[in-house]
Amino acid sequence: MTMSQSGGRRKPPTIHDVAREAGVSRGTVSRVLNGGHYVSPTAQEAVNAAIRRTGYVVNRHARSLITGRSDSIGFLLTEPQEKFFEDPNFNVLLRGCTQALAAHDIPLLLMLAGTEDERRRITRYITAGHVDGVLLVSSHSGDPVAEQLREAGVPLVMCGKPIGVGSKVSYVAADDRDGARDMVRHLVSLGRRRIGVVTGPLDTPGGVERLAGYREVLAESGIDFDERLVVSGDYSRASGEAGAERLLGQCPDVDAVFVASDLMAQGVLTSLERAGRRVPEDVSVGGFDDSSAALAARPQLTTIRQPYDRISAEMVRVLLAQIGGEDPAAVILPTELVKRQST
Amino acid sequence: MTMSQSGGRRKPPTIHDVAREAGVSRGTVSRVLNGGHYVSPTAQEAVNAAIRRTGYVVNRHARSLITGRSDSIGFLLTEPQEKFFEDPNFNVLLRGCTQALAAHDIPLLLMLAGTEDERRRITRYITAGHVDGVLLVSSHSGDPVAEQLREAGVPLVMCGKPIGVGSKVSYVAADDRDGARDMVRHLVSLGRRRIGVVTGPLDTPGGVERLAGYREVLAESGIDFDERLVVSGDYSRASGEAGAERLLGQCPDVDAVFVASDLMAQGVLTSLERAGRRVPEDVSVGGFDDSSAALAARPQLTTIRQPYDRISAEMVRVLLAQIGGEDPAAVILPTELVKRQST
DNA sequence: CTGAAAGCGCTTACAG
DNA sequence: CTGAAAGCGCTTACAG
Repeated sequence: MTMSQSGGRRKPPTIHDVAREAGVSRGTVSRVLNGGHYVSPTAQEAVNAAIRRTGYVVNRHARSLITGRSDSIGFLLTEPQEKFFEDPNFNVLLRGCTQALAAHDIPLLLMLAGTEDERRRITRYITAGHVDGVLLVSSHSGDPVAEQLREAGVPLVMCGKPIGVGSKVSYVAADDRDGARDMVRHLVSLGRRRIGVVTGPLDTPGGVERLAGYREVLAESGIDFDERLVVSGDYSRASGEAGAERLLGQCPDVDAVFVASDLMAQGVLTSLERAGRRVPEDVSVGGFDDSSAALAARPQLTTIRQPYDRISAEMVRVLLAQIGGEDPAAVILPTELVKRQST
Repeated sequence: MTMSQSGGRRKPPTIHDVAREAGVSRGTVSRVLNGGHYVSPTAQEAVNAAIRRTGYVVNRHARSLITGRSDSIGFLLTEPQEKFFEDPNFNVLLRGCTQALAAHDIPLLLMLAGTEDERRRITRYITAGHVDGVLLVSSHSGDPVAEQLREAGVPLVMCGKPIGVGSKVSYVAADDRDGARDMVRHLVSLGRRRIGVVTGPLDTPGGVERLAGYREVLAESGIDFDERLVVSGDYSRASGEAGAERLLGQCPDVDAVFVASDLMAQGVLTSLERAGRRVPEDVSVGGFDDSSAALAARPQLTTIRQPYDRISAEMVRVLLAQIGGEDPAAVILPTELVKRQST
């Protein structure tokens, strides 16, 4: 007979009820629950039937108390919430991580901590053991949250190379510098010589490394570096628009722009169009990321593909390994030049 | 002397360590932890000092095991992930709920369950007691998740009126029908007579109610209902664009369009522009939501304001009340016509 | 105001 | 393969 509990908060069945129902000890029920090792087929059968009849579902708090694990992972974003929604990269990353974890039957908890206050609350929540590990996404470096979690001994993998945290924390990143080199070489190969750059925030590795790649190619190509051709943004569309504005003002002869993110590149296109410059005829524009923004842009953006599917898969792999006791690790993944209409 | 534990997973201090350090019993420590009632100032002091010295932080699993609460709330979205990122309403709603809960020092866990598989996993996670209650956002009705959670006795508040679940589940919604009436009356007052409508999905209350409001005003204004003026979308920008396309094909004489969401209205504007119709000179366009999409649109949208800040605040209030033992409740909030350039 | 004790629901050596 | 028992870290009546 089914013990259907139609709504209401009746006391849910425990392992004890199942044991009684199945005519075995609680230890045996627990063994069935945890993989069925050292359990006779008969007992196995009886327990499973009892679980079905009682509608038993394990109390995770009790289990966690003893195992010390919560069997869930946190996806922590220490950015203002607008960023999260505006930037398509986060979307792809989140989806990739969710899927990679799904293969292990582990739920992903998304935690947004854009304010100081929220960061404090979430940090407390995490260090109290509510998740077994954290996938941390934060473009800005020197993020105190990373350091706090590391000190608390919480397994942690960052997306993108952290600045200043040393090699004590795991991270997965695309090869920013190499990607930037590919793009700028491409622009040079097109005959461009007055190549502007809209960088990311210069306190982030993505900002610094992509600019470094730009300078390297200029040097190897015998093109003088002109600092008036360098402006920086914060990865938002608006900052790209403003950056291009400045660029055009400082160097009207600019004939190409390497933009450190596709979203900013969209803004750059807007400014160029307003200024009456044709893309790619007058000015070539190269983006970075190959996010959905690259395809949504008009013209569609030539860009540097970050392998987000692999990045998220690697983040999960490294995190699970670390939870399993392995040491931190850094993973650098190659990028790829994707040619479209903007160059 | 400080027991700083520099990184590593040393066994964290327990309430027992604190008790020893403070020279009191574990019961007293617990009392301090839980509000400090029935504790002498002296003991209070000693315990707090001991907590600081040991770096103690409560083990939530142990606490949850005994209290039966997790002290966290889930924000569950049973929509494809793209929707979540594309639609600015979710952003505002999420932020509002986060803030409302912050006032109670309760962390919000965002759970995305766009696929059948994810829904199953998340439902199990929730019913296992990982959150005390759920704020459920799902535009589609007949969502089996809602029914499952209700049956499992999980406190639940939905955003928007659910179809078919009866009055057993709490919800907070704007007055869709009244909002629609306001908008269509506004269009009629402008002298428009061939008023098209792009509805939301017709298996959702927002879809049905806003259409009903449209029909009511037509009737009261003595305008014949023409079903060729009715097309429906799924709240995405693309569906608005396609809907307007169809509308123009079926009724070239359309002189106004009431669109059931601002995002869809953006798509409608795109189609109208492509067809060479001026807004608002040739065609008036009215949106719904007053989301960021309304301000981003060109021309800026006249729309119906949904009071999202109040909606999220009410959702949290009702949910906390329900967790506290109160019965489910429905809250309907008034909307407001906001006039801008599109009409 | 405070301590000793029971108990939340589970897992895991330990004997058999 | 299986049961009895200890114990995870905490809260909460219950006596005092």
